[in-house]
Amino acid sequence: MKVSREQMAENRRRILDVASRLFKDKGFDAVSVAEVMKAAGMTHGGFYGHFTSKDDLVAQTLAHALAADSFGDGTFSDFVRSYLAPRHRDNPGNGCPISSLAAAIRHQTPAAKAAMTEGLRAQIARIEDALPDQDASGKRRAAIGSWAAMVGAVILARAVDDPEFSGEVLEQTRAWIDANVG
Amino acid sequence: MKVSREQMAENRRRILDVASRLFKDKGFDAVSVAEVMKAAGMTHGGFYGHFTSKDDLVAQTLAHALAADSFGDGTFSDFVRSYLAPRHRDNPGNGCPISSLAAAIRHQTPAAKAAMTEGLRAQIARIEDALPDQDASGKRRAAIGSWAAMVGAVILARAVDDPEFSGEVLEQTRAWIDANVG
DNA sequence: TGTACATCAGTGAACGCGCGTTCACTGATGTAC
DNA sequence: TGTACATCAGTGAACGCGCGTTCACTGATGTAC
Repeated sequence: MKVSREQMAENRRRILDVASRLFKDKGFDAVSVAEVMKAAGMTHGGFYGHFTSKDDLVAQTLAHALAADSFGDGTFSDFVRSYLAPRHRDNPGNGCPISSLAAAIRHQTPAAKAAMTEGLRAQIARIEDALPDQDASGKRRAAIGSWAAMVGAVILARAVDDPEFSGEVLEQTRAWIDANVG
Repeated sequence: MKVSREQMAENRRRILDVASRLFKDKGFDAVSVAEVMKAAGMTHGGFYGHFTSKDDLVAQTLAHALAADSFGDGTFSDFVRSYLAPRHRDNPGNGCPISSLAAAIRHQTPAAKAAMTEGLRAQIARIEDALPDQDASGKRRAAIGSWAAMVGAVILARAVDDPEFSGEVLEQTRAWIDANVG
C-alpha cells in the first residue's frame, strides 16, 4: 500500500543506513537486496521503487556512508588511536567505510568508484587540516602516508586470525604514525 | 580419461597458478570454479578430484600464492618503489596477493585466514631483515608501519578513478615511507 | 471542510540465470602375472 | 618384455539453490471539486 511522501523518504534513508551497515559488515556480494529490504522493515519488491538496480544501491550507499564519515573534533593523535583500536577492528559495520569497502571498489561500477574517490579526497583534506603545523607539502605527504597506513593496518588486522598479532599490527602502526607525524 | 601421476600433479599446479591470478584480478566471488578449470585447460567436473570445495581451493591458492611471494634482493627502498609503482597498481593479477586479497579474507574460511596470517608474518619478517640497521623494536615498528602504508596505498590507489590522484597516493606514500624509515 | 477517485509505494509470487556440486561414464595408466 | 585388466583422472550433463529483477495487485495517500 502507498505510504506518505515523508514515510517514503524515511524508508529510503533507512534502506541506505542498513545497507551501509550490512555492506561494511559482510561485503557487497554477501548482502542480497532482499536482506537489505528485510533489515529496513520492508519486502524486496519495493526496492526498485527507490533504486534502479543493486549496483545503484551500492553507489548511493557509498556516497551516503562517506558523506557521514568524519572524525570528531579531537586531535589527530586521538583520531589515530580510536581508528587503530580493537573496537574499530572488531566492528566494521559501525566503522569507517573506507577501511571496510575500499578494496572491493575495484570490482564495482564507475559511479561507486567516483563516490569512493570523493570520500577519499575529503578524508585526506580533513587529515591535512587536523595535522600539526608544518609546511603544506609536508602536510600533504603526512596526511596521505598516515592515512594509507591506517587503512592498511585495519585491513591487515582484520585479516589475521591471531588476536595478539592483530593487536600488534594496530599498535605498532599507531606508534609508527605517532613517531613520524608532525 | 585418466592421466599420468606427473600430469595430474602438473594439472593441480596449473589450477593453483591460474586461480591465484584470477582471484587476485577479480576477487574470490567473481571467479567461478568452471572459469578456473577452463583457464587451466580442463572442464569443471574434474575439479573435485583435486579439491574438496571452492573454499578449499581458496585456502590452498592463498597458501600457494603467499609462499611464492617475496621481494627480490634489492634494497628496501627499491622494493617500496616497485610496490608503489603504477605498474603494480594496474596489474593485480601478477602482483602481491596481500594487497589484492587481504581485505576479502575477513569473509573467508578459517583455513584461508590462517594462510593469510602466515603469509603476513613472513612478509613482515622479510621487511625487518631488509630494513637499515637500528634497534630491534624500531625495526619491527618500521616494518609493520611501512607495510601497512604500502598495502593501504595500493588498495586506495586501485579504488580511485582519477589517475592523477591515484598516482599521488602512491607517490606521497612512497615519499613518506622513505622519509621515515631508517 | 467533505467526498470521489486517480495515483503510486509497497507486497509477494514468479522468472531466468549462474553458481557450486554430483555422478555415470570414458579411456589412458599402471600393475599383476 | 608382453598381455589382461583393475584403477581412477578427467568429461559433460544434470541437480538444487539463491540471487537480481519483474509484475499484477493492494490499499493508503493526496488532489480536484
